[in-house]
Amino acid sequence: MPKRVDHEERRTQIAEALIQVAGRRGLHAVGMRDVAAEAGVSLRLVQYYFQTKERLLFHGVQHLTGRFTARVGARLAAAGPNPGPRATIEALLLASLPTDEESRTFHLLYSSYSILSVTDEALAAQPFIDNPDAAENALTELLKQAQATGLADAHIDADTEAISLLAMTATMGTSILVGQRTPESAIAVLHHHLDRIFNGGQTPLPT
Amino acid sequence: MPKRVDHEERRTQIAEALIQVAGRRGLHAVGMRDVAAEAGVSLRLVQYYFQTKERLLFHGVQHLTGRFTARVGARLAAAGPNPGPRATIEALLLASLPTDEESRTFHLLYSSYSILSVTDEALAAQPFIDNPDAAENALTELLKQAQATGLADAHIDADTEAISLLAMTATMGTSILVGQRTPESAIAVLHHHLDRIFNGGQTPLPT
DNA sequence: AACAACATGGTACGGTCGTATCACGAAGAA
DNA sequence: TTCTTCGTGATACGACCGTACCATGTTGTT
Repeated sequence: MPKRVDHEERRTQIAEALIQVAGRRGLHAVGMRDVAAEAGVSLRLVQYYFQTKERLLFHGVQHLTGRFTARVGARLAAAGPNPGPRATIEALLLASLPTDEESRTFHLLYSSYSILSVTDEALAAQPFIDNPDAAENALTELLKQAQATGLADAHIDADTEAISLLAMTATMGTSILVGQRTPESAIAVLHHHLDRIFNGGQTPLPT
Repeated sequence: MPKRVDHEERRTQIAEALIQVAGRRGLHAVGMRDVAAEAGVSLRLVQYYFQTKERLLFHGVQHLTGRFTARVGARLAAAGPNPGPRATIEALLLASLPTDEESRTFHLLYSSYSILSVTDEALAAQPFIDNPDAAENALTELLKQAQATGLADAHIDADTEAISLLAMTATMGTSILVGQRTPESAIAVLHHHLDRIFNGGQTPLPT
């Protein structure tokens, strides 16, 4: 075997270039030549490591998912060694809001992929489609755990609230992206609901 | 003046063709030739009535907004002559969920336009961008009105709840679109929150 | 030293897209 | 009737895009 270069490393480099340019100009406007230029390699190289654009996009979404997961993990680690359920949930939700350049790119590309997958069946068969379910389940578990330890209102429906929190976070993230809302107002709304869900396990039903 | 044909009617016809094909194959995949074929006219005609693709897209989003507004109005009218605030709010929210082909197209194209407007400053300057604010204000007013008449819990924050309901509806709409969620489950979540907000004006704060 | 497998560059091809150009029929105005 | 303006068609142009092809180093193996 000749020159031996780390293929995975190069693929990662190119995938990151894809993410960069897509985050800047939009996923619909990205071409293989743009990716090549952004990565500082020739068009041929992009073809060599990803044979087709479709494959490049597939790898792009996988890489993006990985980066995002790592980022959420870092946020959780930054929340302290043993955070309570509420702190954990807050970290999860706030990490999804587009507050800096990286999370802005995350949100934009996730949304783009989602919308694209509605009419592109090839993308719809991709793995990241079940990722939201994972987040939903994790949130539900955290809420139930908080209820069991008396930190959260025992009368709320954990599953419904988990869905609601994630749904609100997603839309408000897009609102931030298009400039309709500030991150602060989005955080305020989330805090409002967390205040409603947490703390008051001590107010029983009147009935 | 010669042949005189109703320009506005033709523009509407072409705009509807745009909506049709975009809803079927995705906004990113629509070309002027596709629109022409769908409308049953020649490419030249599309050029004639809309000089450029950008202008065609502009008109498309305006037309879509109008159609959607009319649809919501019809839903409200169908809710009876003098519906209560809750019925009105339910009609507003449920009309936004992609439950049939028309609302599915609405939701898909609105989402596509929103995402596109993040990286396309020409689209970002379009009028439909402040439409969500109108819905938000209307919802807030309905909630406050319900509070004033004792139909809704006096302790909730009308503005925050309005934002939340709309945000949840939007994300769950997209979830329905991509097949992650059923319309029924989305409606259940909305009902859950409406049940929380309405009815119980009679439980005062324990403090 | 020679060869084979790999990595990389340059460039060309076919297709499509938005736009522009040329041409012609049709109908009210003079 | 003649003319001007409007509506419509067909087609061409230039650009770009994804992909394919050909060539050439480069390096480990025999």
